[in-house]
This record gives sequence, structure tokens and C-alpha cells, in this order.
Amino acid sequence: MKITIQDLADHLGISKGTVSRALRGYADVSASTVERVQQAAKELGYQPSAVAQGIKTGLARSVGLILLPKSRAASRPFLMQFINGISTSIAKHGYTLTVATAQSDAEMLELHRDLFVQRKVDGFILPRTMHNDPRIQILDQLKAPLVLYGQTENLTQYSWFDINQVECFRRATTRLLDFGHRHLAFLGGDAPLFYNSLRRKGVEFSIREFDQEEVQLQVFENITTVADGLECALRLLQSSQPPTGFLCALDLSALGVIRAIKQLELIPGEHVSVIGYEGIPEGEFSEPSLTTFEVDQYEAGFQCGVKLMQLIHEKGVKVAGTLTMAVLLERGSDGPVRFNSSELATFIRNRKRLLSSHEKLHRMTEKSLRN
Amino acid sequence: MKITIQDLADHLGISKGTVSRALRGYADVSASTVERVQQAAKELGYQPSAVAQGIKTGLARSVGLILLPKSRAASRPFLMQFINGISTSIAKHGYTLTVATAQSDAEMLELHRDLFVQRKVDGFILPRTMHNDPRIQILDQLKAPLVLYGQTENLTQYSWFDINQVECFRRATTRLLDFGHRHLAFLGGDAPLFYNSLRRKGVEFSIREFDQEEVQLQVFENITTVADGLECALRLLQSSQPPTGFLCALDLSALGVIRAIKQLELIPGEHVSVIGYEGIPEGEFSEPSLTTFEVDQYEAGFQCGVKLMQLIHEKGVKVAGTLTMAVLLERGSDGPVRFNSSELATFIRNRKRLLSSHEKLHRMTEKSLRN
DNA sequence: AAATTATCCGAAACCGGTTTTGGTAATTCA
DNA sequence: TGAATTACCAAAACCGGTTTCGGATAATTT
Repeated sequence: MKITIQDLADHLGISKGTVSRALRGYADVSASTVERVQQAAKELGYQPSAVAQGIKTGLARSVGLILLPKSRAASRPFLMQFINGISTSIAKHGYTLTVATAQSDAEMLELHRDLFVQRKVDGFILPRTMHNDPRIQILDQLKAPLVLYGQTENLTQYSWFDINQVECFRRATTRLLDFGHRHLAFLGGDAPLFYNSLRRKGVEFSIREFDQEEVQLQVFENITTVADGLECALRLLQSSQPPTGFLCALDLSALGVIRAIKQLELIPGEHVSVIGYEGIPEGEFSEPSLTTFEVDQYEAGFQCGVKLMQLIHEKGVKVAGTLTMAVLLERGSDGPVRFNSSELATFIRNRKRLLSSHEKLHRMTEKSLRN
Repeated sequence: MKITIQDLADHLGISKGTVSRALRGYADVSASTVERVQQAAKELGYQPSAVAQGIKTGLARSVGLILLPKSRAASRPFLMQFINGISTSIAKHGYTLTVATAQSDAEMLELHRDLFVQRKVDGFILPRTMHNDPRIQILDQLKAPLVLYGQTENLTQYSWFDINQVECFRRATTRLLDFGHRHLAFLGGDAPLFYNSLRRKGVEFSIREFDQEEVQLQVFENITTVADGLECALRLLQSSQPPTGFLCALDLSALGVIRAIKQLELIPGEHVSVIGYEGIPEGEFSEPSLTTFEVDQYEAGFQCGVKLMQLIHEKGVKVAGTLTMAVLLERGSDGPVRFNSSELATFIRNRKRLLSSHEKLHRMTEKSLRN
């Protein structure tokens, strides 16, 4: 059924070794033979079996990406373009992407080991790096090539790609400070993941740089969904010292904050400012649209793929990290401070008290409009 | 470095053939030898190379899934759980998932052929089936096992899995008709994809079933994003015969419709009803929350994986299709009709005229509240 | 014209497994 | 006790490629 190199050799009346050397571009094959072989290969639709090639070369020509779908909220938006980027860059080397999912941390580690030991993949891309990432320890032991998407401890030993998240959050924070905000809240994401400390560090760095004792910062962690952000912001805004500016580690939580602000009948971007991070599509359609840093996930995947190909093919290549910037999308969810924290607290309290009468009024105008 | 079957055989002082037969469970190996081999394999961490196995068995033990990221909007939400489902079901057979992306339709076809001819995958899962899907033609030619996620022409020849979308949209439509709606709009999705005709068929079926000449249906196609839905609904609602009920092939467009309704200062679920399909997370957090059919993408992927494993392993197995239902999430975006189409048109016209004065009034109350 | 060197290709070894074949020793049966 | 099985395993063939080795022929040099 499927045509093999032997079939091709028989068809041409030459040995299969010569066919192989012709197709691999060895010098000791005459130009005319190379021509004939290539021609026949195309005609008969011959392509060497990757499996058979792999046995001699020791390479599976595949790259592993293992996902943990339980952390659904955070990994959903970035996935498609990230996969696209990896796939596109490694395709140039004849590589494909092997994607597997694990239901637990333990299973994830096993999967990494098994996939490499069984030679189903030649290396890994590790997204969502953790503090003292256990995946790295295992793969180091196996001497498996790996590229990190994100940073971690002992970075000089690895190839990695990341957005300069410290700088992003430094800029975001400085932006709010320049707008006159003095009471800020940082809603962090998944605590065990390395990105979280980086983003927080950026916020703290900016405040220290600002050199003002008067700045108040409240820090929270594990705010990863819209619901989390909504709940957290509702609570904070109704406290006695509400923040007037929210720095959110994730767009999803920022959308929740915006929702909370609107629920309290305040105007996001006027009464309270919000800045997110990641650039998910929903942010564009939110009202007001979300000011955020847009991360190019395609590019991230692409670069990770390039680095992994280097590690696998260019022996003795030095590992290297790359840090790029995300683009700040200045949209509608932030702006100059209108109230300071105390004024905001009063405003919210009053508004709350008047809410019932306001509702009545609103219903009245509604009724009058209908008729 | 990596331990081979020969290493293991040498270590045990037996031939590699016996090691292989012991591990593969052949009967002509003594129980004690099997025991010794398994023990040693575990101790030395030996796992057979999938590449080397594949050369003799002819199987790569991988399944192909090729994505077209340009159709970003529609494929984004379902991806993660779908991949998870496939990966989980095929893992039981030692299979992994090979994911590749194509930038064009032509490249997609090439990729299918190449991956199979190079024996990088043993079969394919084809999501987002099209009318006269060209992928199927190519794979049929190669006699490549395939499973469709979705339906198409000549279905009896293939294994497939799908949601009964005709029934979903029949129910959705009947629901709106029962609510008293008589002017409906169907916002279809990607026209070349097969699902689109199915969903439309469900709508038309319900209306025919209802046996009323008085029902008005407007049909649109290629409404695939929030922006599309917003634009289309804005236009329709401001026409002389606006629909009071929207049936959306995709949640994303339904969210756009909701936005349009709110932009016209109408209340979704009261003045105008909207029903979506797919059950994306955003629908839960929309205001009002979106009435929609929740599709279990994990289950879909899982079943596709199961069917493909059957095709590959159980020779002579009959192809089979499976049709399941999605769950209707009765949420806030639909309800009993308040105005008929003409009344709604008048209402919208009046409201528009009064909008400026309303705005003034609103700003006044706003000001009064602030002080 | 003989010696040397290039050119080109067939033959064979090899990669790491699986599967078949065949032979020896132990067991069962007559 | 001898013949026929049976149990077990080593050896070898094989899968479809790659790569090494060596030899034949043609081209060049002396």
C-alpha cells in the first residue's frame, strides 16, 4: 500500500542506499541520479517514514507541550495562538507538536518523563513556569532539551522566552501614580506560578521609585477569574479605604473588577481605574474597553519553538533567554483620579443610600418613555 | 545514555527477543522470566522506544488534529477541553495527540497528507466539518482512518460524533414561539461549515412544525463574532419590522446581540429575547446571562478519540456515528414576548427620540447624587 | 601508457525494537 | 524405557530507513 524506499529503488533499478543518499543530499551521488530520484519520488508520492528515520537518527522530530486543563481559566485564552506559533516555527525543521494533558501535577511529571524516555518527543516547551518548577528537575535528570515560556530560579542554565512583566507592571503602576492615584490594589494571579511574583515586583518597584510614603498598596493573590475579581473588588470598594486604582495580573480578573465598579453604579475609568494584562479579546468589547498589555502569544510560541530547535540541533549551543515587551493598549478603563480614597468611600456610601430612590426615579423615567 | 532492549537483555543474560516477548506478554516465556524482566525494566527505567516499535508495527501511536487558526473566533473557546478529551481517551492506548496548524486551506490538506504519508500519525480527527469536506476526500484516497467531529454528506461511510444541533435549534425556536415571539432572526455562523445548515434546519423545522403562517423568519450568515452580532442586531432592531427573538448559531454573536439591545436602551430577555449555542464561559457573566446550549467539549473529544482508536485497532469494525444532546441553560437573555414587532419598532423609535432628554435627566440625577 | 585520483554506486552494517523459526531440555504418554 | 509433546529460549529475519565501506569505472595527471 504505502510506498517504501525499497519500492522506489526497485522502480529506478538502483540500491536503496543510493536513493537515501540522493534524497539526503550526499555529495557522492551524481547530479543526474539525484534528479532522477527526486523526480520519481515526487511521481510516486514517496516520503520517508518519520518513524523509520527516527530509529537511526534517534530523533522523533516532535516537541512536547503538556497542559494541565484544571487550570482552565488561565490557560484558555493564550492557547490557540501559542500552539500556532510553536507549530509554525518547528515545522520549518520537519517537526510536529505533541500535545498531551495531565489531570494532576504528578501525572504531568510522569508524562514528561514517559514521553521523553519513549522517544516520542525530542524536547519540551514548558509554559506557566512555577517556583522551583518540578518539571525542570525531572527533565534535567534526563538531559532533555527544554525551553521555558516564563522565568524561574537559576535562569542562566536554561533557554527561555518571556515578556518583561516587571517592566509592564512598573509602567502600569507609574501610569496610575501619574494619574494621581494614591490608593492602589494589586490583584495577583496563581501564587505558585513565577509570573505572579514578577508582576507584583513591578508594582512595588514603581512605588519605591516614586519615593512617596503616601502611596498605599494592598496586595491579593489567586484572583484568577472574572468571579474572583468581581468579588474581591466589591469587597475592597465598600471598605473604609477603597483603592482608586486596580492593577490586575490577569485580564479576566480586571473584567471582574470593571463589573464590580459598574455594579456599584460607578464609572470605570472615571471613578475607579483598572489596568489588566494579557490582551484577551473580551477586553476590547468590555464597556469601557480594558486598558491592558497585549501579549503576542503567537510570537511567544514561535520564539520558544526556535530556541528549542537550536537546543536540539546545534550541539554546544549556549542557552539564552529573551525578554520582550508587551504593548500597552491605552483604552477606557483608566484615567486621571477624580476622588481620593476617602472621597470615594463617602461617594460610594452616599450612592448606596440613595440607590433605592434613584432606582425609583429610573423606573419613573422608564415608564414615561414607554408611553 | 538511554537504555535499550539490548542493554536490558545483556544485564539479564538473556536474548533481546525473549525480553521483548516477555514484555509483550507472549505465552512462550516462563512466568519467572517474565517476572525478572519486568522487575529489571522497572529498576533500570527501561521503556521501549516508540519510534523503534513503530517501524515494525507500522504505527506511530499518534493521532492528528490540524487547526486553522485564522478562523480564530470560532475555534478558540472549544479547543482546550476538546484537546483534553481526545488526549485522555487515546492515552489509554498509549497514543498521543499531534497538533499542527495550517495558515490556509491548501496547506491544511497538504499537512493531512504529509503527516499520514510520513507515518507521523495513524489517523485524524476532523473538527469543524465542511460541506463536501476536502480533507475527507484526501484521507479517503490514502485510506487513512478518520473521525468527524460534526456531520457531512454520505455520513454512513464514516465514524463521527456530533451534537444533535437540529434538535437544539428546534427546541430553542419552539421555546421562543411558545414565549409568544412571532418575528425571529437566525444569525448563522460560518457558511461553508456543515453545522450552519443543521442549526438553520432546526429553526426552520420548528417553524414548520408550528404550522403558522404568521411567523416571520429572517436568516443571516457568517455572523461569527461579537462585533458581527452587534452590528447585525443594531441594524435589524432599527428596521421597520424588528425581530423580537434572536436565534444565534454562536454564543459570540449572541453576546453581540445582547450588547446591541442594551445599546438601544432595551432590556435583553424582556424587550428582546436571545438564545445562543455552545456554552462559552463569557455567557455566564454577561448581563443578563445568556440562555444557551452547553456543549460538553471534553466529552466530544473523548468520544472522537474512542472512535478513532476503534478504527485503528479493531479491524473490520463498522463505522458508527453518535448523536448526543447539549444541555439548555435557561438563563436571563430570553423570556415571554412583551411587544410584538410593530410595537417594538415604535418603542425603539420613541426611545431614540427621547434619548437626548433622557440623557439630560440622567445626568441631572447623577449630579444630584454626587452632592 | 601507466599511475593516480575522482566519481559514483552497490553491498552491508546498523538503529532498536518485533516476530518467526528452530532447537534443546524437560515432561508426558504409551 | 523410548517416543511424542510441551515449555522455553536463542538465533535470525525483518521493519524502513541511514550511513559506512569498498570496489569499479572514468577522468586526470605524470
